Amino acid sequence: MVEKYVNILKNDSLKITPQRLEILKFLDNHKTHPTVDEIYKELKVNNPSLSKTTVYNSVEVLESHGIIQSISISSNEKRYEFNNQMHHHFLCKKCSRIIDIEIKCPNINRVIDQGHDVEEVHGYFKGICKDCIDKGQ
Amino acid sequence: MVEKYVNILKNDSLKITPQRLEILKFLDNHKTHPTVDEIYKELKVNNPSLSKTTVYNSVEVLESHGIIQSISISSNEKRYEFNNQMHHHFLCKKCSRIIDIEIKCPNINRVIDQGHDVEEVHGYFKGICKDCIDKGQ
DNA sequence: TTGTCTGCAAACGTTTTGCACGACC
DNA sequence: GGTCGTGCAAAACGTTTGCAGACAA
Repeated sequence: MVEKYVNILKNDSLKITPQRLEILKFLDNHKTHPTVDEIYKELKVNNPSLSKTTVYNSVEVLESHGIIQSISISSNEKRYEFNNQMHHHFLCKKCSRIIDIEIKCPNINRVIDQGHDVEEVHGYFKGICKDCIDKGQ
Repeated sequence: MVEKYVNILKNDSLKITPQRLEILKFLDNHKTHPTVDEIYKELKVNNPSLSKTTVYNSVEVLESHGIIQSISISSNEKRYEFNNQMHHHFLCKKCSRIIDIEIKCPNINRVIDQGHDVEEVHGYFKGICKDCIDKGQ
C-alpha cells in the first residue's frame, strides 16, 4: 500500500524517506485538514524520533510540488490536505470542523477578464454546519 | 469629518475613544488592507503613547460589530479593511498587492442547499496581477 | 561519495494574557 | 464608585533558521 506514495514521490524526483511516506499516508487517510502540529503529534506516537522541523520541511516540499494543498481558513494556522480536486471549504464556527465543499466558482473568469493571471482560487465559507443546526434544535 | 466615525461607534453603543476613531479613520482612508502592525506604526507617529495591544483590542471589537472586516489571504498575517460591501480579494505573488475583486459568488446557494448556515464568504484569488504582467513584457 | 534530509536548539514575529492605571458614565 | 479602555510587560504560539550528523541515491 505504501507503493502509492513511493510512486508519487518518484514521479516528482523527490527522495523517498519514511517521514515523507508517513505524512503522505496520514494526509491521505485523514480528511480532517490537520495542522503541522496535529500531524506531528499523531506520527510521533509510532515514530518518537520524528521532529516537527521535518514535518514543516516535508509539507513545504510536498505542497510546492502540488502533491498536497494548504488552506488558511482559520487565521494564524495553516492546515493541509491530500486532495487534488478543485474544491472549497466550510468552517463551522460551533464545532470547528472543516467541511469540503464541492462546488465550482464560475466567476473566476471575471477575475481573468480583469487581466490578472489567476493561479489559485480559495473559497472559504464560515457559519454553522448542518449537524450543529440539527443538534441545536 | 470625525463625526462619521463617532456615529458609527454610537450606533453600536461602543465607547468613543481617540484610538478607535483614529483606527477607523485610517482604515477608511487607506485601502491597503493593513496589518495590525502597519496600523500601529502609522498611528504611532502622531500618537506616541499608542499601544499595539490597543490596536489589537480595537480591531477585534470593530470586527465583532461588523464595522471592519478581516482577511487572511496570506497565511500568518491578518489584515483589515473598512469596506462593508461584499467582495473578494486577489493577492499578487509578485508585488504582494491585494486587489479588491468586485464579483458575486452565486454558488453560495449550493452551500446553503447542503443545510449549512453560511454567515461569511471569503474568496481569495492568487496569481500575478495585470500591472506586473504588463511590466514583465 | 555526494547531495539532500533529518532532528535539535535557538531565534523570530505575531498574537494573547495579566495586570495596574486612567477615563468616563 | 464601577465599568470599561488603555498601555506595559511577559508569555504563548506557530513558524523559521542554523547547524551537525544521518541517510538516500
